[in-house]
Amino acid sequence: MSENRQPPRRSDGTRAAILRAARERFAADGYERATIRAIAADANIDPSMVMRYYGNKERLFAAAAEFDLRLPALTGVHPDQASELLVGHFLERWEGDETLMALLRAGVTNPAAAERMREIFAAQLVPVAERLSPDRPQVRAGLVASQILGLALCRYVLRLPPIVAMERADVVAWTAPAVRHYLTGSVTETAEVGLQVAGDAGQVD
Amino acid sequence: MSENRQPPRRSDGTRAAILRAARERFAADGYERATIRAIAADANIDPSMVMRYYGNKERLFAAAAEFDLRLPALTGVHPDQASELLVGHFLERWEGDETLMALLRAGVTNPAAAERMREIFAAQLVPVAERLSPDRPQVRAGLVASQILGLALCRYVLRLPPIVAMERADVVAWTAPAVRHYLTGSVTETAEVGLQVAGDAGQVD
DNA sequence: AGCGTAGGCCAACACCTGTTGACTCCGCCA
DNA sequence: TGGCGGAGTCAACAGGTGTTGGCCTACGCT
Repeated sequence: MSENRQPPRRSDGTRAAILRAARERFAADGYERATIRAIAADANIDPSMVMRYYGNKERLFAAAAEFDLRLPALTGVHPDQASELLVGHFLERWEGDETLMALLRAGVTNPAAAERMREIFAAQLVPVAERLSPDRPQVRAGLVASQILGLALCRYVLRLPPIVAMERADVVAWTAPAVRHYLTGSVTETAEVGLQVAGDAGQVD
Repeated sequence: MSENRQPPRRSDGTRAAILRAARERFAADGYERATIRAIAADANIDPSMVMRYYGNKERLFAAAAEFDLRLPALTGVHPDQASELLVGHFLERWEGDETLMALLRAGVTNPAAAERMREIFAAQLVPVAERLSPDRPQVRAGLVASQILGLALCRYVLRLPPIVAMERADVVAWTAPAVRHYLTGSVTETAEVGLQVAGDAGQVD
């Protein structure tokens, strides 16, 4: 936010092409199988240009995996609607931008990519959970992440047939209640008693 | 189940050592970063032995990724208890056997590994869902998989701090209601109305 | 018009990968 | 005791990887 004072350079087009190709390859192949040579070929330039502009593969990935979830604020929204909006927004974001796919595919085997996912989680999802419940928002955000990332994993990466076949609206309808439970529901402490999902958004003690 | 008529061979120990080392490496590094040389070194043998006994890397992985979830039948169990048992059993299974970690780490970038996960899903999880609800059991099983794999992803792979910090009992207490919703809950069809998670195991129309 | 410099390409490096084939060694059976 | 087959080792292959440095070219300023 402070160093984009540089004037537009002649190579900006190439830089962008590299970044676009990198995101595509990282998304399709993961970190190790996405080679600099393949990325350079996609961008129609020489592999050495990638090195010149991004230093090394790790920094190229860091640049390609910059991501903003653009989550809505959701302050004052009813939890039911909030969780629906959240799931729907996430699916849209996933399908419209391959950065998330790149992050997941790479994050499973590359520590830096995993760290980036933790950063995005902490900086972008936790605040939303905080706005919806003052009680253990990090845990709530983590549970939401588990459901939402698991959904993306099964639908877009592992491609489990029944999940792939679902309409997006059905996916939202099924998973939103679970997300709502995580965002605003309560839990009987050590769970010996039969659990239940409270019928309304009962806050926790 | 039909061709283990072979007598015990002198090399069985080595074969087992290779398989153990392979599981470890695939679990820790994923498919591409787990090299045959590293696996052989762990097993204290020459890389060519791996080839002799398993043909190639792909078949080695197939052998190492054989897995049985050993899910309990859960027939006639109350849905609340069933989902708790399911989540608890899965966490235990995950922590006690690195095969699942290998499958997830590899399945994200390797098509054969992803296919193996789909097989395990269809052969081992769907039947359980079928026993708990006759209504769209594949979809229900898929949703359960999304929650359960997402949990494993966040807790064991991405290591999101709030999820890692939770006690296992708390994980079960939080996620079991969502799993129960997937296994026996209903969904208002296109979800314009506010959703709710039914308080009891109301079957679907 | 001349020139500095940034953009771009080429060829090579050192290393690592899966995989192969020839070789040695040991234990078992005739 | 001889030999036969399986267990295991060694060295090499062909190809692919990230990365480097030198070279050429052409734009844009003066």
